[in-house]
Amino acid sequence: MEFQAPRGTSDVLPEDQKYWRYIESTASQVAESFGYRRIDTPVFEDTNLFVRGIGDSTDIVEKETYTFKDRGGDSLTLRPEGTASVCRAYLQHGMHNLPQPVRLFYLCPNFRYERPQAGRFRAFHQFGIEAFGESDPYIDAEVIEVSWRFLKKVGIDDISLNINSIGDSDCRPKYISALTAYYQNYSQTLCPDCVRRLDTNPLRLLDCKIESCQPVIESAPKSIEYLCLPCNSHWVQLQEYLSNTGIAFQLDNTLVRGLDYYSRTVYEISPPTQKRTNVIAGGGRYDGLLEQLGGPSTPGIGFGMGIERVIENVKRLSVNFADTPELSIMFAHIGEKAKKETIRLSSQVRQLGKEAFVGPSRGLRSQMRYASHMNASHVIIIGDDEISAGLYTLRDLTKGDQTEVTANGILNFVKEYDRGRKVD
RNA sequence: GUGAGCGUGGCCAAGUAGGUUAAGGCGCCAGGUUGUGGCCCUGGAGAUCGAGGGUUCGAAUCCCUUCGCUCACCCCA
Repeated sequence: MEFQAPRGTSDVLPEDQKYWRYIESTASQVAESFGYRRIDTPVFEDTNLFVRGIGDSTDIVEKETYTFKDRGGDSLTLRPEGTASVCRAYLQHGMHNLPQPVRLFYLCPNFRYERPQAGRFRAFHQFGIEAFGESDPYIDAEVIEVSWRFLKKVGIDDISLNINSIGDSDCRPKYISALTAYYQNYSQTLCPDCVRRLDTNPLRLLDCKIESCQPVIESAPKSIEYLCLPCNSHWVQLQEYLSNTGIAFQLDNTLVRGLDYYSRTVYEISPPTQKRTNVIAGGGRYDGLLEQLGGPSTPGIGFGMGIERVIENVKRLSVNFADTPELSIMFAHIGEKAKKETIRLSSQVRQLGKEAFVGPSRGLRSQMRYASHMNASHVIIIGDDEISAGLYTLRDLTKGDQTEVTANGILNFVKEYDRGRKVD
């Protein structure tokens, strides 16, 4: 085969569309129920937005962006995550002048140039929310609750919530130096990756999976022990507020996030298998980001959730959907005259807002099979006999019985269908 | 970027110490029911075995190269 979808991308085939629609509509419902409003931003942005927003030393910006120059010479980058774009929109449209907090949510594709593997793709989709202009920890608890309620609502029941606080620009540096100082003592026993991390990304030392590094991690200094007073009270209150939502959570001292902009609250929601690529949702607070992007100092917090990972879990748990059988009529025809009549009639049914289509130009038996395959609820059979008699056969595929009806009878049947079903 | 596994009709897949027409299942098409589905029965179409090169009288089966897929590492949703 000459062409196939590019590495790390995939087609959502008709049989999978139900998952996507279900997830997207539920996400909107849940977010809206908390007062969040949808926002859509362009799939590409000025490259510098991500460089400054996400951090030029992060893996995402360093080696995972799809960056290109357009014909005018501007450097653009396909959005690798949602937060930076939404922040840009918030500033661009002067939302900082609106009553705060401003609550937004999004559903959009993202792109990262990575080697694909289970649960990781180059083109993937995220459901995310952002709450701007509120530093009080009640909003942290709220954001976490949105993601939690959503996952519960779509039937993913066996998830767990881990939270941590990594402090702010005031206290985190102190923690990091304490952490690196501690790790210096073990430089002999560390795995090669950790030796590298010690230099490049000390916080990442904490989630090394190598067996020999575990004891070192266990007795390492914890970020929550280094929180400054404001950060600590934020942290304590968050836990109290979270308790009031009734959501069970666990403290995870090794939980850090990969993006530079996080401060204070960070959290992740994962299914039972504790692997980083299985994290369904992750988020946290980013109080310095808006300022970093040239806006006024504005607190913010949000999460990003991988829709592909959500669907993977929905499938894993065989979640049952409300499978509403719609009215769907196929018009089978025998003979040219009848064929024209089915074209005319099916068009009228469609104009009544219902699904209707003409059967393939084959034998009746084959047309009936096609109707079954298409999951049609009804078949109208028209042949020359019916044309001259003015009476068509209406067959109910779900019940297996059939009656004779006139053309008008069909249209009335379609019009009455909804009402009839509700009465049931 | 690193490592491992895999690549046979639309899908799943047998066949690999090389040998006449490359199993089977699903799906598709047709017929059994000259105008009726979902079950059943029968028949049919469809792959030259990811691609290129090499070894050989002869290769899906051996060698080389290459592309692709999958999983893991790194990192993230």
